[in-house]
Amino acid sequence: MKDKLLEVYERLVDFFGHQHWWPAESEFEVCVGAILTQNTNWKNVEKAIESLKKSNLMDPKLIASMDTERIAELIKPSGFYRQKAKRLKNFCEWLVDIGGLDRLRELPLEIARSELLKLKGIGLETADSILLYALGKPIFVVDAYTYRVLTRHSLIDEDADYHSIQELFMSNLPNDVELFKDYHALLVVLGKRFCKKKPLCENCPLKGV
DNA sequence: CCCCAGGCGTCCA
DNA sequence: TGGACGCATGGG
Repeated sequence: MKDKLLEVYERLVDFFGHQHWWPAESEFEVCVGAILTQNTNWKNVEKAIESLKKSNLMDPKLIASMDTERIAELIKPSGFYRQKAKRLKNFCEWLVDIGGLDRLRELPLEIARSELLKLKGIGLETADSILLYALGKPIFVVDAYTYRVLTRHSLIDEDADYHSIQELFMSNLPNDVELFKDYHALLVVLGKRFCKKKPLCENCPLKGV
């Protein structure tokens, strides 16, 4: 399995190149994007992030002090905007409360993760995205693309859950933050291009693994 | 018109 | 514990 996962990675890098994720101007912006992109097209998330930036509100203290209605208006393009406004505000209040991302970064990975997971609206993928892409912690992010790509290529069972997929990567790959970042990003990029429809695509870079 | 998108919480058996 | 459902916009 080690060899197979490394071969997949190699093929993806050869085909797409390194991805240099997450696309954001700051660590906090990564967190905002992670919450806003829940079951949502990234293009819509970009619009919401732009509207926050345009109002100079890409700041946890400011968002923590805003009315959820005001937040909701600004992030509307990202969809589910009423619940996301609450989730975002709640996250920011908590973040300000603990003293910011630098305090969170100082915690041991498992502690930081379980604290994030206590927040309403922060689930497994969102927590791991924040840990990996905002804080640079070595944890592998699993998402719908990961599942789709791996099942389509028979690398995991249909009923594999989040933890088992995460363990598959983390126990078979070197514990390398840059590798984890790039690998997950590449799976997303691949999923967007090639694993949409049922039958295995021709000219998919993973064909035959 | 349809379907889908870088999930999550709640409810119910 | 696991499956259905609501949440909502914008693009194809």
